[in-house]
Amino acid sequence: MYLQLQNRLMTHVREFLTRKYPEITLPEIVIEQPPKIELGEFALPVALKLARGLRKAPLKIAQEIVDEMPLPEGFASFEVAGAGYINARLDRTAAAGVVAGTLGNAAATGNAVLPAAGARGKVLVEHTSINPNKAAHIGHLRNSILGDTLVRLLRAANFKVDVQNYIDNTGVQVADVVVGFEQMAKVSEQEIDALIAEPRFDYYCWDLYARVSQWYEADKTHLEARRATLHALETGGNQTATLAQKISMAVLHRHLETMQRLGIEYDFLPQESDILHLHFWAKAFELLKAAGVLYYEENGKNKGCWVMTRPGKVKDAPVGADGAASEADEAAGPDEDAKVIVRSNGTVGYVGKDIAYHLWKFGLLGLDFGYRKFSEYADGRHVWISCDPKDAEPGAPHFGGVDAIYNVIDARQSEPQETVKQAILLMGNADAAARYTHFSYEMVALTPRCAMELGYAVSEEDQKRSYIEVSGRKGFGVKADDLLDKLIDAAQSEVDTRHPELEVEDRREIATQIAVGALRYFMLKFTKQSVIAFDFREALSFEGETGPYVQYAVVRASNIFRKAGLEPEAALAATIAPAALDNDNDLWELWLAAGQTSKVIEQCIASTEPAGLTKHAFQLAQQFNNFYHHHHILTEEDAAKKALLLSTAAVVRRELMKAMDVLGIPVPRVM
RNA sequence: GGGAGCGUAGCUCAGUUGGAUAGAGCAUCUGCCUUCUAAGCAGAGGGUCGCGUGUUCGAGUCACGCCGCUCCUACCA
Repeated sequence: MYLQLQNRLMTHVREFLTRKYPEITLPEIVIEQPPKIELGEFALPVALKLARGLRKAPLKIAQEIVDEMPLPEGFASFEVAGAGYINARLDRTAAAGVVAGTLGNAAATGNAVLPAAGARGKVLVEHTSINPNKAAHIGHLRNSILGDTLVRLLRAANFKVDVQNYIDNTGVQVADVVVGFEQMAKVSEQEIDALIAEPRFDYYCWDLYARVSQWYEADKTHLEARRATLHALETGGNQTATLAQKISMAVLHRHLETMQRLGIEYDFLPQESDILHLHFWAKAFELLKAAGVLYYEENGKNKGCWVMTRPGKVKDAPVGADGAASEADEAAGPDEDAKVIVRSNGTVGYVGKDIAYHLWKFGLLGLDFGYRKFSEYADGRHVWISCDPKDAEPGAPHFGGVDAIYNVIDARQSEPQETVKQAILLMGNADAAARYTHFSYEMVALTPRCAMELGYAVSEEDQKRSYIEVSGRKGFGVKADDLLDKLIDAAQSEVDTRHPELEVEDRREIATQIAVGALRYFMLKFTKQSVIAFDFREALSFEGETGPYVQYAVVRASNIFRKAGLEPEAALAATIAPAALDNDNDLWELWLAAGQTSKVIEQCIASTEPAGLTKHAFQLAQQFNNFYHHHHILTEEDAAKKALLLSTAAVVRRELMKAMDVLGIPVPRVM
């Protein structure tokens, strides 16, 4: 609702100002919200910005505009305020009608500003992408929750989204656990099968991986085993590679189970082994050479390598002076800082493979994976995994070839991400490069106190730091399933005392929903670029700015309707009392806040920052709790007033549930 | 050395493209359960927005310079 009216106001003001002041170029029309609702719903600082160009006092300009500008539909007044603001007031009754969805057609509802489903194009979100060699930890959780929420945001805004989880099944990390099984611990294949059958095989790998790292450190000659194993995995078609695939697929299943607990699902799992065996790189290499993006270095420390100019170091193309420029370059010697893509021994680094993979994402490679089913979700949808096209399932869907991509990858990888993006750009795909978004976020670390609580030795130096980085290699961190288990236990004891009348399974289900809500909210409330210093005390909190606070507000709203024996939709359809809204700013603010959910979702997508929606949900819940405390709805005697209060509760409940759905926070029946 | 980011209340963090009196939560203190559930509500204290200069009607926000912290910068993945 808010977004729709804001757009209407913006267009209206721009058209008016263009007519009134044809002699000057208009500044961007900025629309804000006044600090207090008494001042109106929208504030335009445009007169302040016009002051210099027009050489006139802002207040005078504002007055001129207010005197002459007609009111757009749905608005009640314009007035001058403060140092020269123009504040706009809405026709509250009409606006409330739009929010409630009672005013006629679908075009009046909040969704009218959105294009039809799928009309915004097909996008690809890659997230999770955990090395399949150990259990997921809290850092991975942040990745998956951010990624899944981005997916939900995009889908709520009518994008068609494919979700990918990249599987690096031939990398060093998988090689390390294979070394652990085969050479260090000497576990037989039969024993491995038995371990895989255990509920949490990934936990076993977590410990084994840490042990292998120590094993390497104890004797550097052990590193030869890693090198040989890595080579075996890359080549494929041998016993070690088969074992590695068995292990990594088992761990992958565990990862999907863990994420499923949080409501996170995927469409496609591209495997690195297939990128290798289907020769994606060879094809990309040809394209890169042909486009002149890669060049063969003849001199200097990178002699014999195929290299690429580092992002940010691309020379400002001296138009018309190419000859002179390249002479100057040659005189300066080889670019020692260039990024090596193909080593002098002819092998390609992971950035090269990543370029090939990303060309595929945009449909620019000219090669494709085969697709077969990997697993099935409760609703019958399948997760697909890559394979050789000759093993592909008939009728399988096709992935890739999308309009835009989002890579949810932590901030430490922004350099290689920039390199891939630049390669795509330099190949002449400016459009694809512009739609390549590295959704960068900071890591989750542990507070020193938390690390010590977990029994890790923390040096005195580390104790002074505000956080300590987790390390899978050292086995240092909090496992995702452990954290979720802890949260469920904590929620369970609350539910048990509050609702002893419920069946055990019901209490368990509610505790799980609360735990998931708490965890997802916790991971989303911080902005992306902020390092989360993880602490159990904060993460296990169910009070204040948390998921359960928001859930509780919805449960309270639902209780009202349950007790009243009324459907919330019926309350929305009921006539509301316009006069009461005009005179009750507190109530009106609640309607206005609820009407902003769609706007917030759009802002979150534009800024690729889901934290804005958690803030919105919390503030809306807070305002609702305030409202809940001030009004005794069911005992209200004035029928018109009661109807208004009920419709207010219904609107807030609906918008809160919409926000929670996008955030992936479940709505418990009771709390 | 080069690149990126951060520095806001005791702690953890928000702060829209420069706007009206810098906000939350936690922690501390004080009140409120016979009501639609207190996982809640009301209130109090707590700030040199790292430091400085500049840009302008106006700076937490923009520019420049310092100070402090973090990450990236391998023919590792």
